[in-house]
Amino acid sequence: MEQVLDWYQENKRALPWRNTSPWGVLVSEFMLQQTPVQRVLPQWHRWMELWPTPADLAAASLSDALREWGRLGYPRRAKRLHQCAQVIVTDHGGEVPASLNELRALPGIGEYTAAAIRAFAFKESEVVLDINIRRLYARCWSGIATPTNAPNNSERELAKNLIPVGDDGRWAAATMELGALICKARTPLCSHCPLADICTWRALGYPQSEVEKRTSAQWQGSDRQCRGVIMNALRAAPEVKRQELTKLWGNQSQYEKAIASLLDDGLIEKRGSNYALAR
DNA sequence: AAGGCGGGGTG
DNA sequence: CACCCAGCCTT
Repeated sequence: MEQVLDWYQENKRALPWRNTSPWGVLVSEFMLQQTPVQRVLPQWHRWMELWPTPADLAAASLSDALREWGRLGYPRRAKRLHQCAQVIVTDHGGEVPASLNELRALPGIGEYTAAAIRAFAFKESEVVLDINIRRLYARCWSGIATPTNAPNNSERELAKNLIPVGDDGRWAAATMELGALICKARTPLCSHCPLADICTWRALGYPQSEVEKRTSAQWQGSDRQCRGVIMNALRAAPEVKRQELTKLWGNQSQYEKAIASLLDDGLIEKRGSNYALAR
């Protein structure tokens, strides 16, 4: 996926939390939970000016933190961030911890935020699944317009398989930026997308084909991302045995349904007893 | 697995 | 007007 990393290098926004301390990254991630980038920018600068380290915020009052949160929304996040700073001081010597388990144990940090902090602050290769990345994967690799409400295991498996070997967190940053700037929810800019020629969603005839409508409506719940796992496996090898496909992840019946739908959509085809991408 | 939690911008 | 946004936590 070199084209994605190249696109990122050329087109990334100069966001202030791209080059800051782990604490700066952590604060940005709290603010960005369900709040758009443009509205976070001024508030982030204000917080980093007032409280440049976890100890500074931990020493402040909760009411100060809530006041400086302003109108970002979901003010419980300000309270959790304040608590988070206090735990970092008492349990981690005032330094943002670097391990997944320690991060997940902090108040207000869930699956996404822990992985994002490791990728962006500590340059670790992580499975990062925010709404931008999930939408990009759903479309490009699963041929589905909109991701499910929450990540499932087949989606995590697909994401894990897509990370380039030797990644330093740039893959997460690049795919997130691509989802935010190009593969947008309402008006995707496919003509500018470095993945346009391999995108399954486009192969299905986005934006308004009957196939796409049917595919989105028909696929619900944890079955949906299996399409992506299968498509990814078939991209990696010219032909794959059915037995190999059904062993890729979990529930076999999900694969039976996914294979059938991909055949029906004309995205894959049978080659003797094997399967391959359609020509 | 589903629902609650804010607020502001956009098609 | 409905939808969308670098989710998390509690039923």
